[in-house]
Amino acid sequence: MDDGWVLKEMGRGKVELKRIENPTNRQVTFSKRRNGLLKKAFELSILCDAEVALLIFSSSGKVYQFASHDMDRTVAKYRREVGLPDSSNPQFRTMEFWRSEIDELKRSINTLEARLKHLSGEDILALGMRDLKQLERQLKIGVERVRSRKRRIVSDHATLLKRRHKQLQEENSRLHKRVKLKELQDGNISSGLVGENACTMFHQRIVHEEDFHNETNLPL
Amino acid sequence: MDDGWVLKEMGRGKVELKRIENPTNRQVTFSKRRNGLLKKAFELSILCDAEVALLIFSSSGKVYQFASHDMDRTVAKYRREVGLPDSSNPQFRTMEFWRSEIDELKRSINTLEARLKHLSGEDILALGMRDLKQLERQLKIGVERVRSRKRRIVSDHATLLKRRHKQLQEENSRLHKRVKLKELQDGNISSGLVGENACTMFHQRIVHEEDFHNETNLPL
DNA sequence: ACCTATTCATAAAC
DNA sequence: TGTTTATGAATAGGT
Repeated sequence: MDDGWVLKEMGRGKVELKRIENPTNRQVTFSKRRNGLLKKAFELSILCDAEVALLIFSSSGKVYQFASHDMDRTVAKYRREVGLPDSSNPQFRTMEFWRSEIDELKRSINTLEARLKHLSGEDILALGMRDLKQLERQLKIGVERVRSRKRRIVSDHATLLKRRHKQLQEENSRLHKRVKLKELQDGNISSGLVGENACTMFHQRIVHEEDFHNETNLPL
Repeated sequence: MDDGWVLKEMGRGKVELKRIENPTNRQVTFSKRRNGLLKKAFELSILCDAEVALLIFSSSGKVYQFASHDMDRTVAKYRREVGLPDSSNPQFRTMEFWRSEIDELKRSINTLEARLKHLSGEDILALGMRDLKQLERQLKIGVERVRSRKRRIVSDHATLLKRRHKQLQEENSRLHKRVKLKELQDGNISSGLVGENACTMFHQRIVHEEDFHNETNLPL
């Protein structure tokens, strides 16, 4: 007996009678309420000797069912009682099914597009202060997550640079030693073997520079 | 969490989980529980975005139903899920057409959902620095637009408050004058007419207060 | 149909 | 997902 009865209160909190936006909460609530609903359907069929059939599809498409007698029998009974006796025309029903499926998908698309626009700050004139505050909160969370990810990328990149830097320093010192060794040997030996080694070393260095360029080029 | 769970307890008494033999009790309980079940089926479909279909036949044969979308559609969907997926149908060609149509819509939905998630800062691990920067820019724009809209609402609200305030002040001064006038007249005249006017004025003031409450209550 | 005492369902937190 | 707990909802029995 509230004023407008927009609110539905249960359990520990209050829940608006509208789609739960938080996917985790929605899943948890779905699981609990689904079980509750199936249980109560079962109880009704037992206590009151009723014939009950219940079909539940989660939004992800998983199906749950209860039938006190037999699903097909109950559905057939329903068609005789309510559905116009001719609605079971195979062609007609299939058409209707696909069309409704498509309509629902289109509705989903409209909803998604609306939410997308809201998150871009468009079409928000009709929103109330409450929705706006929630929107701003969500946007701030999004910005923070994106920033966090950016920081992480930059950080990883810096780490990579440091490692490469160290490797280059080490290699440089090795090369310096080799060069000095060669300078010492230059006056004594002029064998082609040493020259070949130097060439190999140079090649390796070139390869490293290409790696460095490929792995450290971060477009900021 | 009882030991053997032969009993089912509810409301003021205890009820065995078996057919209620008293026909009157059975009918009353059926009526109550049927409504409860239908209500909960409805709530589940709204809160959790589920597709729910519920058929109830009383023991006397009367049928009650709830379908969040469309009974035929949901039952057909159920047949597809549970019944054998027949693929060598004469309608297979048409089905293929509808299926491709639906696949395309589903692809659109996936794209939209991905963008939505990105704007919420989810699933952004695969994005590169360039995409992240663009995302952040878009989010900032969104935040600014939402904030702007909020400021506008608050501003409009303040304007409204000022106007109401001014109106109340004016009315107060008018009332003050009337009261003084009446005080002057009190010693001279005791006609009922003046009293009636005062009553009318009081009524108007009450109405204004209700308006004030309704039009200025801004949930921040 | 309404009322009330009691049990149940369940949202939130962990 | 499972458990716990606080709170409002559902409902049995009576009128």
